[in-house]
Amino acid sequence: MNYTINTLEQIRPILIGFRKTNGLSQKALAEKLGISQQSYQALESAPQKATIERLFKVLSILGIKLQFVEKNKPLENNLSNSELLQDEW
Amino acid sequence: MNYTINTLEQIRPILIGFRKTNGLSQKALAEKLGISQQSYQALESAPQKATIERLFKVLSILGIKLQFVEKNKPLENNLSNSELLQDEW
DNA sequence: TCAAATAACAACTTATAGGTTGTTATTTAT
DNA sequence: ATAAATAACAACCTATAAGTTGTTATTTGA
Repeated sequence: MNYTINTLEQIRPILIGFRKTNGLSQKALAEKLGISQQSYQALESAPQKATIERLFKVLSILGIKLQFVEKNKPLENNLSNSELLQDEW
Repeated sequence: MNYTINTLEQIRPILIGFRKTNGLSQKALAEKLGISQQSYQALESAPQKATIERLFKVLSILGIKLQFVEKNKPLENNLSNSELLQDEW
């Protein structure tokens, strides 16, 4: 399932939801991260403030991949972006 | 086009690539963000260290959506996640 | 060519992320 | 009911993100 992030406020419920579907308490997830429950709680309550590095670790544990998705461009013709690794052709 | 982030090092070339396909210099993008070229350069050279908030702004300008994608689960049966907003059913 | 634009360094300050422990409501099994 | 587990506050410290200006190679266009 895909969860598009339209606003930063959407991250929090997604984290909570996935933590629970993974059967993890804040404390259990915090232990996997090597931090205290309180530290994880701060992260979970305001994930917008976290660094990508930190969120990435959490997402990995929760079995979530990060994806960048190109928004539909208007009629404009873009330059080649072939130097980038792409998922599909 | 989708770009899955498997390692944090993949973010940098994606940002650079999209900035260029958007026809933006570091200075031009920095101006849109309301910061100096040098500040943007620091962000672009180590985006893992940036906060989600900050990256999210950059991605918005570059026309990129952030997506969380559930990795394929093994045979394990997960609890319902219906409280979350989902893209597709 | 050479001037302008671009990319990237360095040194520096301020705001805040990331961590701790202590405490305390609130949930959840027994 | 109550003990254990969970979620969330507060106060605090340290590391570092986020910004600045100054400078300088390197690219690019006229």
